[in-house]
Amino acid sequence: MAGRNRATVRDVAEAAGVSAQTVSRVVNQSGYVSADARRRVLDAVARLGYSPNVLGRSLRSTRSPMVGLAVSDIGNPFYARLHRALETPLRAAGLSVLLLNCDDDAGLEAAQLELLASYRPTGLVLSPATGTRFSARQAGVFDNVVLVSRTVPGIDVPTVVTNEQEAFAQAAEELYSAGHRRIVAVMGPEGVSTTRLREAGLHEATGRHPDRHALVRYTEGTSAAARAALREVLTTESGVTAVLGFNVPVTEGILVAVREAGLTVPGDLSVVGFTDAGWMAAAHPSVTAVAQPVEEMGRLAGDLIVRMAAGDRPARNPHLVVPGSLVRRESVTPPRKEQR
Amino acid sequence: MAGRNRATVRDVAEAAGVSAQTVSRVVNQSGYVSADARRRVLDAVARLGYSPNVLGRSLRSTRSPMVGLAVSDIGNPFYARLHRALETPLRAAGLSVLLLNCDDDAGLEAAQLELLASYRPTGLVLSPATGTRFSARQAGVFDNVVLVSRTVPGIDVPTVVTNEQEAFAQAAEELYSAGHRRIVAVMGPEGVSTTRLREAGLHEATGRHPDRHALVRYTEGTSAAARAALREVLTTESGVTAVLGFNVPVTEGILVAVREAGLTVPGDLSVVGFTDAGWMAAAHPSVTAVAQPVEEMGRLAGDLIVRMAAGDRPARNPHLVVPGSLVRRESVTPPRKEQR
DNA sequence: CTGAAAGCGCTTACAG
DNA sequence: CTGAAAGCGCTTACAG
Repeated sequence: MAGRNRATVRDVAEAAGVSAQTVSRVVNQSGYVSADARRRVLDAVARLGYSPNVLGRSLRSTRSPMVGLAVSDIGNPFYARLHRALETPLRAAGLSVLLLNCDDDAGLEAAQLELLASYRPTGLVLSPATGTRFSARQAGVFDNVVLVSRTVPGIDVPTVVTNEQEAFAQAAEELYSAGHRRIVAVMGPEGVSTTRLREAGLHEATGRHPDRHALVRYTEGTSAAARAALREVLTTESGVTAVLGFNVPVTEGILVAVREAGLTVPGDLSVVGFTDAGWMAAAHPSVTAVAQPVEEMGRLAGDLIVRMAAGDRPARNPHLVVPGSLVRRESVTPPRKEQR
Repeated sequence: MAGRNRATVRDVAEAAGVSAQTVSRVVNQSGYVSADARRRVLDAVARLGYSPNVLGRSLRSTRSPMVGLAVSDIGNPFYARLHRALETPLRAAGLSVLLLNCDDDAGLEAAQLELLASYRPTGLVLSPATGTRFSARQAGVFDNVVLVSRTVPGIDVPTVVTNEQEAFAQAAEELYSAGHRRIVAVMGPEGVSTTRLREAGLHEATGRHPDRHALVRYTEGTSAAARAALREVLTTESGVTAVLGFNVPVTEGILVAVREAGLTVPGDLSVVGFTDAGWMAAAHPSVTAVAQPVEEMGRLAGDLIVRMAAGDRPARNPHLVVPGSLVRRESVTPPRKEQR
């Protein structure tokens, strides 16, 4: 099946009584090969258990059948789902996925991409880190690049994103229309496109209601950071009756902070999460959230890479926007009377 | 930084006025190089932005600086955390992690491992799929193999596991000592070592109480499967007052099924999960669970691979057992009086 | 339709 | 301490 002394093209060629290139042609289904030669090669391949050494192949063809997926945090279910969804179309095209965790750190991201580049991958699917140093030049190095979820100003490559602004505006509207007048959004890092767009959506919704107010807190986008941020808000601000969460870990941190403050959802605070997760449906109360079609995003990103790798490059880079949808559950109710 | 026309050893050698091997020696810090030559090489490396092509290096040295991590489901937080924990010690040793998702499918696992083998990786960290075809011969192919969480009979390689049996017995005991007499364990796939050991732990605890009874349901270990399994139990069995969950997704599915049946935790059913997750602390009620030291497991597995790759192979394969610990929260109470 | 030659970039023996 | 030669396994031109 595999092995230290694995059969090589040469072994197969010898066994089949043909040259190495003929073996290569059969294995790669490229060029013409006589039916007879093909049969003999396939026979030898089966008999010797031959499977090509990717390293040799990649070195010669200056391209390895691998696509890098660089994400901020694989522990965030959004990225885990993205990985799964991306792998399927890529595997169907004979490409494997190298997952790189970047901890949302621009320096680590640069190191990981440098390493990835040394494998000469077929493509890169990137959800850039905060303060990313990813450049147009580097995009050229990787040839086939798709940005997912987060975009970078000045980098013109195909992108797959959610309708961040509209979806977050809808989440905020859900709270305002329930009667909340003072809400807080626990956001991701400032300067990241998703934070920027979701904040714009928040302000858009807030602007429709002259008497309403939205606080914004930037965080690392982790559970621990969100928990600390909300704790600070709950001790220093008054009149806040609802919270918006930036992502799954943040929403988790919000619930922890609420619980630690001795408050309840939705009695004391209404909560809306961004990106749905299985546990939000199982929780008591279940958590209202904007569901992102992550599987579709991954599939689209994978299809784009496959098409680009096949040389099918449209004149203009596609910017695919996949709509999120609000899933109403139990974590939103009107604020209590005694609260402002 | 990287590139289509990236500098090669030859370019560096020329620029530094030395031979390619001397460049190689400096870059790999192997063999003797005069201080003067070293300085000139490092200078040229910096000037040309040289970084070695992993493919060329790996092809020659028949080993690529990559470790495969093959898991059942990266969407399961256990494996996501494992990936993160594993990556740290490996990266420190100059090794990157290729994550392979196997959907707990033996056929897909075989295909993924075959692909991994073609990269001639330095090692493999495997949590084998149900019905795995992973063999001693294949373990030889990968040279440095560590099994994590799940073990395979007849495969003698280093392992890192939790004290499955004791920990699950403790989880069951928690329910029995609260007064539950009839409990159900929603398990993973039959035939997987973790299911077998946790079930043994369940029976061990049950055996200490002559008047108690434990039902067992095998599932795929997913949220959806667990939900269906518990639904079936709740409609066909009577007197069940507590549930044990096999893993994080299963525990999630359990909570969904309980909610769909119109029941509450812990009023109608007490719940104990296996493997802790952030949302279990945030949930209402918070979920009692056996916490697994996943980070330590990943670190240990990474250290083992690094040591083995360095040629440090102990006479006997180490079998590391990392203890889980019960985290008591709010999802366990004594059963209601009217229930048996 | 098929093969002999060359070379992708690197490192491993082997000499000195 | 350093280099000329060879080759890891494969595929890409180039001939025929």
